[in-house]
Amino acid sequence: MTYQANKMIVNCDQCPLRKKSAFLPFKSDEITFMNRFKTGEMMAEPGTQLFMEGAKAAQLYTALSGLGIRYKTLENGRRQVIGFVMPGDFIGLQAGVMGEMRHSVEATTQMQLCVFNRSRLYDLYKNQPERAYALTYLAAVEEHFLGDALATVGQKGALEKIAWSLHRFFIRARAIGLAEGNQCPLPFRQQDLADALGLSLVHTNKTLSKLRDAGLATWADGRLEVLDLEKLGETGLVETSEAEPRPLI
Amino acid sequence: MTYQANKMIVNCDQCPLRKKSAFLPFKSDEITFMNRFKTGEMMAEPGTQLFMEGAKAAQLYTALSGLGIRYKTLENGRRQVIGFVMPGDFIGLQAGVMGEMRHSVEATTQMQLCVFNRSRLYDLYKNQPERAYALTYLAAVEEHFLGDALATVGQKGALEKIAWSLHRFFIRARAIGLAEGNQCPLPFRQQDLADALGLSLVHTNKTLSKLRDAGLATWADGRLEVLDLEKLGETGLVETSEAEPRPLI
DNA sequence: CGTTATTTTGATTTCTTTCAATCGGTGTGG
DNA sequence: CCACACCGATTGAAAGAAATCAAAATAACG
Repeated sequence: MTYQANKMIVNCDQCPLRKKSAFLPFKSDEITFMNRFKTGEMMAEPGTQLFMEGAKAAQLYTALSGLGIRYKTLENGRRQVIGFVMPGDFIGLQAGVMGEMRHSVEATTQMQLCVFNRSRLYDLYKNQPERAYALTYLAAVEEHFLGDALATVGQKGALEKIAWSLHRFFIRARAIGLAEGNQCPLPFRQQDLADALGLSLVHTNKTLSKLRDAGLATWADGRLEVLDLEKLGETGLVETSEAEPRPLI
Repeated sequence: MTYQANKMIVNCDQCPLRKKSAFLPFKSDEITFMNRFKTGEMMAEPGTQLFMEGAKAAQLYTALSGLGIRYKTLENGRRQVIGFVMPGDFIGLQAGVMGEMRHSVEATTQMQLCVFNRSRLYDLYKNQPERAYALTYLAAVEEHFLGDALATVGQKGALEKIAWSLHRFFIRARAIGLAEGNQCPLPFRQQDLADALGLSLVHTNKTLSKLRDAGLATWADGRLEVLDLEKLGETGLVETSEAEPRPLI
């Protein structure tokens, strides 16, 4: 394996755990370590279960491309969508440190993934403090998103919930270069959004059409078009002061 | 400062970031480092704002004793309680890595806290991988709790929400030795619980009395008494397979 | 003991769900 | 090419859960 190949593995362009500056030299032991930690890359087809709730997992991932969904299934048969997986996200932190995931993760579209050995995660902390810190950053961002989602699901009305979720998704998508103009892909079903917001499918549908009639945003054929971003944010009670944490990518 | 004093600071009994084995020797540079990282300990009186949503923070904490509350205030004036702070919790991860907290933290009772320098957090990653890893573990547990809370707020009915929250609090309290028999302190207002679960105060009150009438649990005078833990869990749709992550304490 | 905060209760209104049914697109097999 | 089944989106009507409004009862406090 050539040095170039090593460098690719250690530092693949879109991995949130990559080395920040592409120009930093790699020490040879660092390359050796990362080659052991990073197993390789893989493609996941739509519908693939990356993690099953409650199951042990030996592999961790970072998403390089494609979209996925995190969710929990309850004993009453209902489903809570915890969030959407986007490029740059780390998947499997819970499995990494707690042994098993407390929610499932599924690929919605085809996804390109970086694969890591769970068993070597602690070694990362011993040998790669910069990457360990980056991982903690991702965890903190995730915590922030979850807090926002909780506040939305708990305290907002249906129209506000929908507006908030579309606004948030668009902002995130744009931040990682997924948007073209005022459009971005949104390859989920209305049922997924309903389950994310604690609304019924029917009410979600009706509320989406209100948003469309109001000229704020339309969502059809897996694409989201934002016609009035500012008003959409207002409707969704998005905190104006909110400095969206920049994705690590 | 004597060696004993140093040892106390590096390894105070209840801090989740303490060294696991009390018998491990400390290297002198480790003591030096921890003395710089850990500023000291402090008492917070009831009502003290430990963190303000959106504000920069120079200090991070671990809770040693007492109870607190995490919450977000929305633009529509409503409040979402994100969770309750219990001994062993780390407070301020977001401030540590993202610069500012996205929710507020307030002491409900008097709280004893370990105080750390935010500016030295990254040094912790470079010099104390064991503690850095412990911190990530705490973050993963927090993420797990938030996911559970989201699923509860999003997908359960009022009775289930209340039962779930009381069950969960009791289990956590018992795990850290806060319970005496089937009782534990619960020094919050009904309004706090309502804001945590996305219910109105009135409805929360009525639902609590249902739970009381059903003989599952009573909550009065700041104390929670669990009369039928198992049935309470069932009512709250608590996942039976759920291996509660052990607190680090 | 008066004042304030919290809990409790009842009546009414609003929002959301559930139920039921239609419509459009997609894929399959005859 | 068409009948058929299937899935997601859409719409209307009825039922239900929880919020809001209003007020009384308790408890906490200086």
